[in-house]
Parts: sequence; C-alpha cells; structure tokens
Amino acid sequence: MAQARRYAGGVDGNRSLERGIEILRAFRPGVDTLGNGEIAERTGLPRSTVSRLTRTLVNSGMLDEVRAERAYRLAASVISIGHAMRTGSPVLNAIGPMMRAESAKRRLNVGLATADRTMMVYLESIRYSPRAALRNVVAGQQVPMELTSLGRAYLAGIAETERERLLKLFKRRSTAATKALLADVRRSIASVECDGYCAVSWQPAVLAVATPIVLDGLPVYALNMSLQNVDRSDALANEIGSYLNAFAAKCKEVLASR
Amino acid sequence: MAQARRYAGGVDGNRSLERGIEILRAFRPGVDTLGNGEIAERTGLPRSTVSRLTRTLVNSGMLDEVRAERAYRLAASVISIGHAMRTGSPVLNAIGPMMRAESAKRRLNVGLATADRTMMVYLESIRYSPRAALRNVVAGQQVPMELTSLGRAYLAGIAETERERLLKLFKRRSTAATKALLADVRRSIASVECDGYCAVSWQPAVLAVATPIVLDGLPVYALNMSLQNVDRSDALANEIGSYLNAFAAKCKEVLASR
DNA sequence: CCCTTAATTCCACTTAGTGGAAATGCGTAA
DNA sequence: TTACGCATTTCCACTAAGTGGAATTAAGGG
Repeated sequence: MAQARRYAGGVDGNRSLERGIEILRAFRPGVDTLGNGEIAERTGLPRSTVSRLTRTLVNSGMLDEVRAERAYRLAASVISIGHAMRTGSPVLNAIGPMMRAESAKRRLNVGLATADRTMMVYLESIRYSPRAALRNVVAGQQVPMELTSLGRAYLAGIAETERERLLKLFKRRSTAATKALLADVRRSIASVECDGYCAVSWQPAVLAVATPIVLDGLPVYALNMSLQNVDRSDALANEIGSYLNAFAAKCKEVLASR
Repeated sequence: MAQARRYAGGVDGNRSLERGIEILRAFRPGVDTLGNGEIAERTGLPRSTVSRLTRTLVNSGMLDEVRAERAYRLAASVISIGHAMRTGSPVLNAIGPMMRAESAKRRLNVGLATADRTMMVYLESIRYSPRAALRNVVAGQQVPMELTSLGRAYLAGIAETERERLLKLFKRRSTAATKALLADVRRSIASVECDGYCAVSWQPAVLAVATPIVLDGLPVYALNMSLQNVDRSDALANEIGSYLNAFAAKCKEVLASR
C-alpha cells in the first residue's frame, strides 16, 4: 500500500520523458553515432520503444538522423541549450572573467565544475598554454568525481547524506582498488576540511588542487587550478593551494553580493 | 479515417517527451530561471502537466531547482551533452583546427553553424581580436536565420521545399518590412548561387560573408568569415568572399575524404 | 494573522503509450 | 538478379500511464 509506485498518476514523474533523456545521455564523447539497436542495448529499453522515442527526438530537433548508417547523432540544438545554460549560470557569469584573469596571472589552468550524477562537468576550463600565451577554453567536459581533485572538493562541499550515497556508488562500480581508493577520497575530503583545498594527480605529471564553492540556493561547485608537466611535490601543492584559497575567497566575496 | 492523428500508438512520436524538450527549449539566453507558471505560459501547457514534467527533468538532472525563487534553471548536464555533440561532429572535428588557423592567418572571425529550427547555431565561432592575438571561441550561440549571412547561405544550401517552408515562417513572424526582407533574402540566395557566397551586415559596422557546406548524410552547414569595425564596401566583401571560397573549397576537400 | 498568488496533489477518465510479433527494408552474397 | 539474414519499423490489442480541471497546500506580503 505504502509502496512508492513508480509511474502512475504523477508523483514520480513521467516515464517517456525520463527515457528520452536517457537516450540523449547515451551519446557521449567517443560514441558519436548510435543506431536504435545500440541505444536499446545501452539503455535496456525495448527496441520498438526506442524507435518511437528517437523519432520524437528527431522531430524535436535533438537528434539528427544519419540515414546511411541507420543511426542518429546529437543535433545542434543541444549546444544551443548548453549555451543558454552557461549564459544563465550566475556563478559562471560572476567569476568567469576572474578565472581568465587568474589563469593569465598565475600561468596555470583554472576550472569551474559541478556534478552530473557521478561525474564532474566543467562549466569552464581555462587551459593555460605557456607558448603563445594562448588560452583554450572548454566547457562540458566530464571527469570522474572520485578520481579528481574537483570531484573530491565537491564531495567535501555537499551534504553528508548525499556524499555517502555517492561513495556507495563508487564502491559499486570500480572493480579494483576500491578500499584504497575510498580511503584516498576520504583523505582528500579531510584535506579540504583542514586546509581548504585538496591536491590530486590523477593524470600523470599534472598536479591539480581544488576547493568547493557552497552557496545556498545553488548547486555546489568546485574550483580548481592545475599545472602540467610538473612532478608532484607537497611544496608545490601548498603553493598552488594558497593561490586557490585566495582566489576562492575573492570569488565568494563577489558571489555573496548577489 | 485517413486523418493523420497526432499521438496514438506511435506514428507521430511521444507527446510527453516532446513537451519535456519544449520545456528545456523555453530556457534561452536572457531567461535564466523560469517558474512552472511561466513555463506553462510560454509553452501553452497546463500547469499541472508542467509541474510533473519539470519534476521529471529535475530527477533526470536536466534542470536544477531554485527553491528560493520557486523556479528552475538548466543544469550542468545539458552542457555535457552539448560537449558530446561537438565531440561527435565529424564536420567540426575535421575543419575546426583549419578554422582556427584560417582565423589567425586572415585576422578575421571564422564561424561554422547549422540550423536549429529558424535560428542558426554556431558549432564554433572564432572571434579574432587584434589586440593580444587572442581568440575567443564560442559555441551554441544563436543568430536569426533570415537576417544573417550564415542563415542565408544555409537557405541556399538546403532543398527547395524546405527553403520555402522556412521562408513562409519568416513571413509569419516578422511584423514589419517583410516584403523587403524576403526580397533581400532571395537576393542573398541568388548571390550564393552566382558567386558562391553572400555578404550581409546585420550588425552595424560588421561585414559578414558566408557559404553553405553540403555533404550527403549530414545536415547542411554554413561557414562564415566576418570583420568588425569596417564600413561595408563591395570591394571588401569581394575580397573576404574570395578568401572564404578558397577556404571552403579546402574544407570540402578534407571532408570529402571521410 | 489573514489574504493573495502560485505551485502541487488528487482523482476520475480515457487516451496515449507500450512491447511482443509480424512485416518491411536494406545490404550482401551467391 | 534473387534469396538470405539482420535490423528497424509498424501493427495491434491491452491497459497502465498520463492528463488536466478542481481542490489543496504552501509561500510571501500587507
């Protein structure tokens, strides 16, 4: 009786919409085209249902049909919605320019991200490249939450219950080294609580430090700074960490005033 | 009997999904947060339906809830899907780097766009800025099809029937100057057919020229080059047009080989 | 504290969506 | 060319999932 029924007259949401979104989500960097069959496999939906939903997504302009391959590909609409998202993000609007300035000043990469399920997604990632003082700005890229400074700073910033929920998910998905990994994640979280930031090198020869940005009424964000082609040292991590703390403080100040 | 019924067992698509997408589309640059009421107004959907669909979109991670304002905002997921789109675009992958090089070489803006309904959306827009030789890359921005060189080049590239359908839509929406505008659009299309490109200045003091890129199995794209702070002259348009023709030819060559 | 305004939940109704099975279409090999 | 095999789409009977108007609840504002 009290059984929370999925899908009935409304309390839980709309099934078809949820499924359609799941189809869009099946496209990710690396899988540029998908046929109905493959979508059905990846999402676990019946083939006929997929067929109907992909048709709808084509009609709505979210997918392009690639007749030759009997497949679909994400349509340009999705980036225009993405653009609207970035445009409407008060955090990015407020501190985006500051991030660029900071990247130039400190000569390192500066990024802002938040969570999408168990991944962190960059709202903006400013890649500082010493040669030519050229900036490369990327948005939308995903990195794994549990392995990155960004993700761990995020975990440190969110509510306890949500954090534990996510940690359980990591345990479930990573086949190896789970114990050690989780301990490492918790160490990073402690580091954030103690020093304000955490430092992680999940890519070889890049040192990244990150700190959470918590504002009420908004999702938790994480701000990071990173440097390529360095060998990791605590001294360096401390230095960048202090830059990051100072910068984050400045950002929070700006963000506090609306 | 033969009446093509909207929404039944499948031929036309899925209503809830279509509506959900329409809700996402209601967010655009300038409208960063929307409440259920406002969404209902803009989409014409009943309030209770909107309430359920927005809940689903929140659960699916496409919207963030802004409790304080009883409103919603696009979530970070949408940019990660947008990123997947850009990553998976064979055209952007092939000619993106060429566009950057060309922008630096010619010292002007270079853009690639395709259509989203009646707007053109940039897959990439490389803004050349003389001071500091600094590039600013934007993706997802929309510009009106009928007013821009990009849009008119696109119109020149698509099938006749689709073109006429779109022209009718422009007629319907623009309240003033329709006659003159449509004539101007047709002139631009003729210009593409004759010279390979069309030139338009829809923003004051910026001259833009564009050309279509037609490849089978893919949507029609348009490539443009533009220059700020110039006064429009046919001589200048011709010069940029010839650069563009040359560049587009090079692009098509690259694209033809897979 | 009450009143206004907006969002959410209820609920009876039934249409819109479902998924297995059949049919169609497409590419390939013979 | 024809026949085969695979994948996608259409069909169709079934009914649960979704709908929207009305009632309810929640949230500021005076």
